[in-house]
Amino acid sequence: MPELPEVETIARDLEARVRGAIVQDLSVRRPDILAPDSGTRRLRRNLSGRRITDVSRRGKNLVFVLDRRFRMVINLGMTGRVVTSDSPRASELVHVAASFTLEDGRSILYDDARRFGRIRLFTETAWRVRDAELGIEPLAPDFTPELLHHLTRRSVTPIRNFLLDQNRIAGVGNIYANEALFRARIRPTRRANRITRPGATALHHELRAVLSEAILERGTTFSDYRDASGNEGAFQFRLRVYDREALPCTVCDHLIRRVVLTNRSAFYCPSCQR
DNA sequence: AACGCGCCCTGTCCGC
DNA sequence: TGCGGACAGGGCGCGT
Repeated sequence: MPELPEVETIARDLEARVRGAIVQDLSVRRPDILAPDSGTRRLRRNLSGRRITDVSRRGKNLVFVLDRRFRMVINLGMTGRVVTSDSPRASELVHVAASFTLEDGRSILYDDARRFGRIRLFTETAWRVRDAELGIEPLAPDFTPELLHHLTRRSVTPIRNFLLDQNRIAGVGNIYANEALFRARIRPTRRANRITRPGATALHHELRAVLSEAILERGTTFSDYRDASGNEGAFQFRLRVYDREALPCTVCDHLIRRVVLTNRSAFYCPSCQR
């Protein structure tokens, strides 16, 4: 579900809303959303009484920094939502899996219909290891066209799959991978190592553009995504190929095609994308 | 060692 | 109206 722009939107909402708040306690209704090393007892022991000193994003992960000593990291999977209790929409959540009460009386609610999401507690040391495993941030200054081209050299997987690999580039999911490839006029099936240097330059540019625009629109609500107030994003109205099988291309009117790559749909215009 | 597959789980939609 | 199958934004473990 949530890709980089959606998680970024939630992180910014929460940064403004709960930074500085102190965690009082937590309650877990669905223990299967906790990572094996982060059970209720360990979470309670290390979160209770701690101040949220920062809320940020790394790839598709939402990161809560606690007293600069621990990090609680939430990966939202396909249907995870994080909404604060002071939002009028909080009462609409029907799959609350865990909640974190704050000393100011509010709480942070984690809702997840399919329960593919995970909550995991890291020490700063453990986080450094995990952080190093994740790929580069596509919006960071050190993500350059040259680096993208270089990364693609030793991969024969279709470029759409390449873009989904969180250990190469962190934060891109199926929607934005497909949208960036459309804008860069590259077919999703093209082998990564067959991307030309101009192709890599175009893809780098369009990837950043589509992610940035989606952040401005507060994300794409395909079905489940909500921001930290429980509201929908608006980028779904700007999608050019994703979920548009058999609809006319917005550029040339050829019909958008769907192909399945490793069990996940890819969408492209057969005329615009080569 | 990179890659693809199956699976985790629930909800929704579509065809019959 | 009911039922079965396909599909959904992700990520992990496994076999090759």
